[in-house]
Amino acid sequence: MEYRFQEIEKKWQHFWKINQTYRVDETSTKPTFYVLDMFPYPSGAGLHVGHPLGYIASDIFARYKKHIGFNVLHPMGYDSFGLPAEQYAIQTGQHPAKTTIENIDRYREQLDKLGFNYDWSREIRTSSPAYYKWTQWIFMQLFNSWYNPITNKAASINELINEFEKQGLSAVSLSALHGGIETEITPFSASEWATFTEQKQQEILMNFRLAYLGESYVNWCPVLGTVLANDEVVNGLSERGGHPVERKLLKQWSMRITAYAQRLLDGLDGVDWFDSIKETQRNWIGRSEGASVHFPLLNHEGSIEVFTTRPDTLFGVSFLTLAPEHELVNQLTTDEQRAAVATYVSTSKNRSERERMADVNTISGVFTGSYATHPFTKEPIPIWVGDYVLVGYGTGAVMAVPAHDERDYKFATHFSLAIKQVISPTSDHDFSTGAWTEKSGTMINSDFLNGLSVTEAVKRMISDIAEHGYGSKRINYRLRDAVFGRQRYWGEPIPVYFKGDLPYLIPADQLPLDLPEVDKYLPTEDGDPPLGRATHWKFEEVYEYEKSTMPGWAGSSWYFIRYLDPSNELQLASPEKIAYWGNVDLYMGGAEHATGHLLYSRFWCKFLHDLGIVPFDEPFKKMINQGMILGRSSFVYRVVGEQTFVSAGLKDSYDTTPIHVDISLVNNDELDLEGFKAWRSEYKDASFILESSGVYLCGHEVEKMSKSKYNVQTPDELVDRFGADTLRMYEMFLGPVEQSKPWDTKGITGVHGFLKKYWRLFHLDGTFEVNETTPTKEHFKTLHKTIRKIREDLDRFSFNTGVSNFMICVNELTESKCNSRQILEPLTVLLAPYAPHITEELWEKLGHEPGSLYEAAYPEFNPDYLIESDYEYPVSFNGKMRFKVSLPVSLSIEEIQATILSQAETIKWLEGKAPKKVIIVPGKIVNVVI
RNA sequence: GCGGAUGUGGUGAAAUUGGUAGACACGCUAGACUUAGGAUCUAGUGCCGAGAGGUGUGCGGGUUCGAGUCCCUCCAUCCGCACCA
Repeated sequence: MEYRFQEIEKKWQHFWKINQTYRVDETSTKPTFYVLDMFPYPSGAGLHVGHPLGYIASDIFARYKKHIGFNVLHPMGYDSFGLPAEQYAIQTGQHPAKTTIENIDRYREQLDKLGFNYDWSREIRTSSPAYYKWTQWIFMQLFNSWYNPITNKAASINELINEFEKQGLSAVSLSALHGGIETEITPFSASEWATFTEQKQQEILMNFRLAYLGESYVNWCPVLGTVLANDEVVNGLSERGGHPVERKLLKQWSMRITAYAQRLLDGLDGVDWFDSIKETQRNWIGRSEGASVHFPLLNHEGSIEVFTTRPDTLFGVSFLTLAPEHELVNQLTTDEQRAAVATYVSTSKNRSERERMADVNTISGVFTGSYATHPFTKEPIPIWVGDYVLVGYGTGAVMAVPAHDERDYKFATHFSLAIKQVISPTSDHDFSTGAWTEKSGTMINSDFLNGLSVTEAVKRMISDIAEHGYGSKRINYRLRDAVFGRQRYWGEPIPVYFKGDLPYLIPADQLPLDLPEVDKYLPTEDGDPPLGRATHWKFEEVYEYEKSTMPGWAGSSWYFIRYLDPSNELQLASPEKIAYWGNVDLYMGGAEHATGHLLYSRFWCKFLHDLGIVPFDEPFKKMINQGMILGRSSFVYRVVGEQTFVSAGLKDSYDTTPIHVDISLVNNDELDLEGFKAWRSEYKDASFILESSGVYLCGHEVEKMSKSKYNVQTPDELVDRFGADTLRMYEMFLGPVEQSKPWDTKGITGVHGFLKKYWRLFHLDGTFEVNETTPTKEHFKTLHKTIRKIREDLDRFSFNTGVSNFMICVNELTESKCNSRQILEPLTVLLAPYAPHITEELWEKLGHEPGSLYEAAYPEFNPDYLIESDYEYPVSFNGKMRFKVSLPVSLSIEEIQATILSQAETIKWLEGKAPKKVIIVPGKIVNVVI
């Protein structure tokens, strides 16, 4: 009987569904294991072979954990709010909910064909009101919380109000403020607080809330008509669509993620993730230690605060530079300089993010005409404006030390400003060509620092500026607060209404705040977001709701918690269920979310931890990032101006344009000519210049898989041709799961052949037959060698070598014609995680209860079967392997040496010389040194 | 510029602690079989060489009896960040 994979797979997928084989609950006393895949955004294109790579790996691992005695949670759902569905809605007028459901159904159909062990009863969709009710609920908790810098955790805003009522605003609570909006707050007493209006009180509190409405510079994308988070902007263009992005000052909902900067950094030490991801996050958080220093203004009140990581070079300061957006620019500009400064500031404000980045090498700036005073020397320091200083980082002002900073050096040289050397370099350095920026050398021209090393000087200077009240030690982060509002329709409504311009939360019992229907998915004529079109959508029929919606990352920042208790209507998830499952043991997904999703989920998890809702403060213990599967695009070469196509081997003799051609028309680089003509009406009369062999060969290139490149391979087509078990194993066999690799279907026959061979082990002349007698020692050896390797491979997520080891095992058993039940039965359990369908079928044929394979215990390795009486020693001379000798393992080192040296081969390789030394590692190797 | 990763046959790759480099598979070459199949089986296949043998893990050096693996220098490719003070 042949291996009828289509019948078998259909049968078992149906069986698992009807019997709810993969449903899990919290009644088991087994240890738990939570395996999670990054849930997909259901796009219209469906799945291509790259998507399931991680799903297959995690599925194999989840099944393995189940077999070795864990209660395994392996859920799946959809990240179903987002831009593409909305863009499609704008074009077609179709409600995004409708396309989203269609896409989800398509995804589900594709996923079901691959035989995953998801517990679909736990499915979640971020766009369903039952789910986003709780996304909104979390937003409300964030709005009602502030970050207490003393306890170093989030707490109720009422605690802060109490403090204001009792003591007013102290300097300590002020230090809780950091991030994109640093509004100056004047300290106040308790009695002053009591006299403040509601408006004023709320405005003050807004500076502390973890979800807050504040004026800040945002990434504004005019084409998309919305703001974007920093991680949604790539090289000054929007991540989705590649549209230009500008900086704009807007009143926006934001998340005070900066409050968690240090904890987000520290938490990385405790998670088992790839170093590359951890480093990317550390980089993104961007902690730097230094000092803040105040430079008093000359002839003005107040001072300019700068942040520096090099307080040791303070005596080398020759000017200060302010960002063009710095609030003091206007005040400090003298009348003579006003015109020049105004021009400069408006030019740089109007430059898009992209222009500014493209233009890093141009030095530009303008003198304000004003001076500050050096805190120690009391010398006047000119104040300049330059757009190399960023308003969003540090204080938006820098102290320029041209002798020891490259940018300051360029600026000083360009504008002929003083360059004061304060460090004597440790090696030859020519100050006429550039700055000495190494953190090494001896301090000079620096008063009390003279003679100290740079490291000593940093410490000394920090303590001196603190002592004199000129400033203090400061830690600065590159991380910005995350913009939370999107001027879009297809997202969670923010559960807020306005009385005047003050935002208030809607009552919790009115959650979810449903997304209203609108006539169009475009902004209103007044420039309001699409929700502005819902004219009757008002709180208590009077107050306007917030019209922006939440960003794509809101729903995905906590979904891993909802899977634990997906249909709970009263709570995010019950504390019992959260405690039962805990956080994610293995998270599988792409590395592209390093600075987005993975940072935001950590932030929300820590926040929910502070509130006592979850007992863990990191969401994902271990993470594996699967590599991207790249497409192999095929090209035809069209002669310029003609409908003639030249085969790849001849294209260099013509003037041609390469054109992407659908890979379904290409087999082993050979083009299906008739298929090509039928593909596009414009090609129906195409003529071809063929190779001498009479075929048309296509060129190829490895690129990202995409519809527009016609290089998309869908899993469905391969499942139809080879079966899900083959596709599962082939995707694993391609190489290490974390590595990027081009997709190539060629090798799939090898894996398919393996499954057929495995199937044949159980069949004799076409009928199922296994031998009930005791297998030979060799057969047991093959089995146990495989058990050991497979378990080791699974434990280190080496799925590709796992597949190889199954092949070796089946090859050996085939060769020795083994069909013993005592071998094939354990082998079937061993293979079950990789190929669940074929193994279920054979398990049933072996006489077991249908479906019981999933519950079967994984085979244990028994080393007794691997004990050998002889070992074949490789004998090398000066490290080069020359021949092998089989010797009993019981021999002593002396006996081995004597035997080896008496071999005829040895005498030949010694060429009459005496060996200087013989290295013998028992059970490993013999090396003769001549 | 900073940080991270990766360089092994025609191809995907393996070698877990320094111990037989290239397992397993694709492809290719030759052959067998046949209800002519996207079937199955046999032999070969790193490179040079008829062979003995030589040589070989990006380049160059080092440590070691022994290095793909450890150390140093350089090169290339990919990814992330980037006027971050």
